[in-house]
Order: sequence, then C-alpha cells, then structure tokens
Amino acid sequence: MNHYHHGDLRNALIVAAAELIEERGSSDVSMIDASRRAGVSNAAPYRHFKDKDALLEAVCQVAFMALSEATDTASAAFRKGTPEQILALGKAYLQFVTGHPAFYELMWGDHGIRAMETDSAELKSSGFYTLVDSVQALCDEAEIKDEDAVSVATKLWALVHGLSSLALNDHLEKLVPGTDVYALLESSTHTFLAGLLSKR
Amino acid sequence: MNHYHHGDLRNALIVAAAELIEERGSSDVSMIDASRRAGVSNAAPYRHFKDKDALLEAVCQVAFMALSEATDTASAAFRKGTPEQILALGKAYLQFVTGHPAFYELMWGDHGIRAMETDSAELKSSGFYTLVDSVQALCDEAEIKDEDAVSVATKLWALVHGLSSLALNDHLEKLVPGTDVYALLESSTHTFLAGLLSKR
DNA sequence: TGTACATCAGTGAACGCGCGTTCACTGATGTAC
DNA sequence: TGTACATCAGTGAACGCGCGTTCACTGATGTAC
Repeated sequence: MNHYHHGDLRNALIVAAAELIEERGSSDVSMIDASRRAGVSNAAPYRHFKDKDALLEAVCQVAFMALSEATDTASAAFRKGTPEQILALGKAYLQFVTGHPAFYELMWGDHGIRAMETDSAELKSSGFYTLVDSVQALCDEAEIKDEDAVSVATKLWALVHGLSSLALNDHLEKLVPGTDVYALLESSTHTFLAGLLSKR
Repeated sequence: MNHYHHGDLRNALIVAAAELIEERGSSDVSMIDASRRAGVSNAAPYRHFKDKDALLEAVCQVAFMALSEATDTASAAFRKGTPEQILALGKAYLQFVTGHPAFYELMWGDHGIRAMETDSAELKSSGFYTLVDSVQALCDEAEIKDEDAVSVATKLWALVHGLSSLALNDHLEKLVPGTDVYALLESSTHTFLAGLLSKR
C-alpha cells in the first residue's frame, strides 16, 4: 500500500488507539503513538479528528457498541424476562469489564459521557434497555405492579457495575482473598430478585 | 513564617494536593502546582516524598481515613445490625463519593491500591469491616445461618459502590433523567435485605 | 554562656523529555474539456 | 484518449509548553565542648 491515501485511516487510528489502550492497560495513549502504530506521521490524524479528545471519543463509541453487542448476544440465548436471562446479562457485563480493564476508566469517564451524548440514539437502544425490557417482562409475568421496570433495572445495573468495578483493580481480592466474583454476582442477583418477588 | 524550615511541609503538601484535586475535579495535579500552593519551591517536596506517586499515595491514605470516619460516624447513630444502620452506612458512602468526585478515580485506581497496601492494618479495621460487623449482627438476630457475613457485606458494598459510581459522572442522570439516587439506594437496600430474609 | 560545626530543610535554576498541534509542502486521485 | 488542474490525504520538521526531577547552593537549627 502506498504512503499517501491510506484509505481507511480513520478506522485504523481508532483500532490502533484501542489496541494501545488494551496493551498498556491505561487509557492515556498519545496521539503520536497511535499514529506510529497506524503507520502514518504525527500530523495525519488531524485530517480525521479535530483533536485527541475526538479520537478517544470515537474509541469510546466503538467500545460501547462492543459492550452492547456482548450483552445482547448473551441475553439472546435465554427466554425474555427469566432470571437466567438477567443473570446472563450481568455475566456478560462483568466479563466485558474485567476482560478489558483499561477501557473502564475511558468509558465511564469524561470521554464516555461525550461519546454517549453524540451517539445516544444507537447506544440507548441497546445495552441498558435490553435489561429494562427483560425486567419489564419479569415484572409482568410475576404480576409485580408497584415497581418501575426502569428503576429495578437501574438497581440491578448498579449491582453488576459495582461488582465489576470492585473486581477490576483487585480491590475484592485485596480485601477478601479468594473471592469468586461470578459466584458473588449469581447469588446477589438471586437475592435481589427474591427480595423483589417477596414484596408481591 | 520563615522560608526555610517550614515545620510541617509534608502535611501541607498533602493538603495542598488534596485541595487542588478537589478544586479542579481531576486527580492529575502537578508536583509544581502542589509546591506553589504550599508556598515552597519545586524541589522542596522531594525532601518529604520520593516522587509524585508517593505524594498521591499519601493523599489517598488521608482520603480513605476520611471515608472510614464518615461511615463510622454515620453508623454509630444506629443500633448495630439493624437495616437502618446498614442503610446509614450506604448513605454515608454515597455522600462521600458524590461529594468528592475527583477522589474517586484516585482512591479506586493504582494509587489507592498501593495506599491500601501500605497502611492496611489501620484501614482494614474500619470502613468495610464496620459493614461486616453490622451484617454479622443482622444475620445473628435473624438467625440466618447459611450466609457468610463477609460475602453478604461484599454484595451490599458492591451495590452501594455501583450506585455511587453511576451517580458520579451523571451517567444515571443521562440515562434516566430525574433519578433520585438516594431513593434508589434506600429501596435497593431494602429489596436486597428482604431477599436475604426470605431465604430463611 | 559562647563558639565551631554537623545536619537538616529549604532555594532557584536548569535539564531533558514527551506530547499536542501546526504549517508549508507534496504526491496521488478524480474530473472537465 | 490525453492533458490541465483542483482537491484530497498524506509528510516531516518544528514549535511551545508543562512537567518530573536533579543539583549545587544556602540559611536556620541543634549540639558538643
């Protein structure tokens, strides 16, 4: 391939930045390193991104889409509204977060917020709302009327998000050595759902 | 006061760094800025800290102690092992995290881990283990035998930590506008405890 | 009590480095005629 | 089909900046005699 006219440099830069983040385990990669990895000069990225923030936001968007895909795929294997499906969603989330630790700070930091804002329609339609749908179906079947599905989904999300966050930097391991975070996810989800049903 | 022999520069630098973090809402403060705020030259901090990381770890230790104090104080007002006490612990945690947003990334990042390791005895004796004690008392009173107090406490912690984390960067507000995170904390804690008791 | 001196905690200037970004340029591509 | 030219996406060199850290130094303090 020729030096000039790379063809798909925009995507190549997003991939390069994502790989660097993954490899180094940190989200502060430099523009210059991303350029180097993509095989272009320092200045080339500025034809495709206004500045470094814009590149990182683009990486965030890709990451959010990957997360949505992971949770959607996991939930597709189960019947809608079953505890099994909700648990599968949680597991997929936990797996994604712990499997890509360096993306955590990026996705839930400032760049993540802006990425969410720019592409909200596409992102909002998946991920979290898959969980809301599932919770809604569960509530319908169990004839729970006094609980708001969005509210319940948010609480479940917080639970899974919290476990993932703690598992990330070995805080759990430091505080309670030998913890099995997947077992914790499973039992806490069951406890929570049991509490939900007990109010019926 | 004289230029030479500040007297308590070590602490002054920790406070200066903490204030800068608080004001700027970001944990990447520079050594030079911390020096300036403490009223000393660039080189002075190196008499008290090996490098920048050492200073930030010291800030972390102070932050963890403040958090522990906040949760301990909150829980002291309630009878041990009551749901009210557990909820109070959660509220204090949530309040601390959302009240000092910039410390979050510092405390739960690499510096926080090292701060925990160096001063573990003092830190481990408070904070999380206050919650463990409370959960243990609750389990004893309710005659729950098949649940491990540490495990239950971890799940509750994850729930509160997750809610705090989501509340921090307005992710909740973005996704579910008008959310009252304290109400969410209260109802999710109750739901979880109800689930715990229903297994009896 | 007075003096010599070791030590301690500051100074301020400087170094080197890496980074984000810009700028004039250049070569390849697409298009009008 | 061939040529002139606008446009587009690269280059590479350079800029300015801020930062972490070091170094020879200096002034204050504490101590031995």
